[in-house]
Amino acid sequence: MANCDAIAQVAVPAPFHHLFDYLLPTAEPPPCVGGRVLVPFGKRRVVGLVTGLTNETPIERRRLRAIETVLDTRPVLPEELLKLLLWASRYYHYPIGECLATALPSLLRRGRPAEPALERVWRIAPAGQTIAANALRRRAPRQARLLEILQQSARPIGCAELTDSNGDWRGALERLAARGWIAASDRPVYALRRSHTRTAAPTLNLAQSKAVRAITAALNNFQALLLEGVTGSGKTEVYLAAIEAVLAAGRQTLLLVPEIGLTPQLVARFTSRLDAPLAVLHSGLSDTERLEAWHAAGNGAAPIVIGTRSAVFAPLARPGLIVVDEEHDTSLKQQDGFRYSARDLAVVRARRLNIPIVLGSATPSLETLYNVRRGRYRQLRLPQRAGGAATPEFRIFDVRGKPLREGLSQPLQQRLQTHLDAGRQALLLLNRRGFAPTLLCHECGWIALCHRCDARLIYHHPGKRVRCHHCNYDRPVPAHCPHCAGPDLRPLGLGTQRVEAALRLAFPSAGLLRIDRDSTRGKGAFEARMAAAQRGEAQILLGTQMLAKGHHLPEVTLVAIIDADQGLFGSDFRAPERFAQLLIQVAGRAGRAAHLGEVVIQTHHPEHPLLQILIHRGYKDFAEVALKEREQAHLPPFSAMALLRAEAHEADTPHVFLAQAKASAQPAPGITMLGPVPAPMERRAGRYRAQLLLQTAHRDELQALLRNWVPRLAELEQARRVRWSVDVDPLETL
DNA sequence: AGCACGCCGACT
DNA sequence: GTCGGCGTGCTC
Repeated sequence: MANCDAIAQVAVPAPFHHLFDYLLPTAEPPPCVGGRVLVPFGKRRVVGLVTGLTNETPIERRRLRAIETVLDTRPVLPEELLKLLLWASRYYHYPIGECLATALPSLLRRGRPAEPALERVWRIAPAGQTIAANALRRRAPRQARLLEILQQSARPIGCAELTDSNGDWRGALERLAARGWIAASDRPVYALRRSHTRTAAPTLNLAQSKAVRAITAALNNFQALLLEGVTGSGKTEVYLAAIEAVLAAGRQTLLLVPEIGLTPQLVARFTSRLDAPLAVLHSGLSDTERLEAWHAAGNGAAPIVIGTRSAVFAPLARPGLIVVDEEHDTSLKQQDGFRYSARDLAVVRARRLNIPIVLGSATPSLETLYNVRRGRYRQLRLPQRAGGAATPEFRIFDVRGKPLREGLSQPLQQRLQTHLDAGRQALLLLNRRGFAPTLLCHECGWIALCHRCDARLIYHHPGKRVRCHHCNYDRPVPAHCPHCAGPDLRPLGLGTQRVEAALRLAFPSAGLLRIDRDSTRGKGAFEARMAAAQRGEAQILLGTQMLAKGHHLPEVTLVAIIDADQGLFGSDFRAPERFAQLLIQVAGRAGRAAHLGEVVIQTHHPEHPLLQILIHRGYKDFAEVALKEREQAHLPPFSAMALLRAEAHEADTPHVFLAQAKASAQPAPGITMLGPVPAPMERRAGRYRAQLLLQTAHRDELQALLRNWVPRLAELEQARRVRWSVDVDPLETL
């Protein structure tokens, strides 16, 4: 008999790598795997999740305590998702309870009942079907109108929906119900997105149709497909067509997008093209909205679920397809706490669900390309830009020894003028916000430094302030040099605000929009600016890498990278990949409609091999060369890495802790431990930071080490004096 | 992570 | 004399 199990294994919201065993309650219904329970834990009571039922426990019987309340008689997490989270907890070596906590909506975490909230809906009753609404019209116009609406509607209609268009008709509804003409029922609230106007699908080109066929042919099996399509090649149309097929099969699609990619425009595009409601999951939702969207995904009310990183943990009633858009985007990896990669977990989940997964990008990560090469992923290419737009032309402007006006060379200014004269838009990229990255005293050479970080303060022009971009320290520019009291403090170097000022002077009649984190601070500000650009309210768009991600700007024909040098000399081994992706992504913004685009790159290193290969041979060849280099250097994806980070207020405790950690490890011969070394910016927000890098050619070796090692780190003598964290498959290592 | 216990400094 | 600082020990 299966239910003679007397012990529940419970994941508890506390930093432990193991489960806690509890006796089953006597007076309660039996708990279920995947359901929540209220348990006594130390001196408090917490909401835990049952991950298993068993008869065995290593704990002394007398020390076991009993579950206090069973909160769910049915699982809140489907078994598939629970298993995925247990797997992720082991893979990322993060406490199981905390992993589950990131997956559950906060209301459920706090013990709220798992049933969705209900709303009252009305539909026509058999007796009301044949009543002539017109006969009612004189005496009770509202009742007549309502009767008409409900007679014509196939689905029940909610109070809110009726009230919206017709004022408050609640009284009339009650009267119709009293006559037995209409009937009320309650249905769950889901806040689904749905559009009532439908946009027709464009005709797909050959490559698009081939890609769609490849995806739909795989619908009943696991297969990972890389959809590699240059910007503007119509990846979204491929997603849409594939989703149609999944809908037709009565199954759900989960679409993951980078944070900045989840715009109202994207949602509108999906709702207007697909005849199915859509649930949206992102960080801006209220607790209630999040819970409703989660329920809609979990019981299948939403055939399509779109969300950012954490949506990879959305429950799905009838999963049919997973799509990860912009799979190379770093925002898909969580950068603190439970440091999971939503892309990688999405692949694991698809494999466990035995459904296909599509990874889309114009600039795929080297990890993904390596998986294609090894035959694990299948590659689908969209080589042409949809609508026949030509590939933009690249030009390198060698700025060595040339006069620059706030970073803009003569030839660049001329190109800009030409494109503006032709009535087009230009997009200028400078990956540095603020006015100038340095404030210097001309008398003595003093530089404004952050007192909490190893960083310079950035001069911001509006309000004449200096700010630290790492800890948000912010103060007015001093009137005199704090060192020599000299009056001549000068901004040194280029930021977007400075280039903005120069451009306004040089092109006074052109409208200009600056798009960086400062100018898009408020909610929806980025959207509003991009929309204004789209409407042609500005001819020049100047900004940071945010610009590479906005939406279609068909009138942009000139893209300029003002300072390629800063991207060419990054110190992390992934810097070239990041630069290549940024360059190709912004270049893709040029000439998307009928006009030929031009991409200008200003640099002091025109011969740099990275630039040369990118502009003459393209991303694909770059990736090939970069993979070769990674292979020779034994770097990912040819090896696996994990990083142990530590930080503390005192300068050497992180180092001491990491040294103790290193000494306590029993590394297999194939594992190298590098460090401890200071982190790239050793002091940040008043904390000293250091790290220990683990590297091996064999992932299982690394996993085996971490499995024994990480749970014991908390017991190290210095562990309480530092904040430490483990990062498996880190994106930044140096 | 919480929460309690426990042992040393400045306050009504 | 106590209120309270945070070190350290524990959670099935």
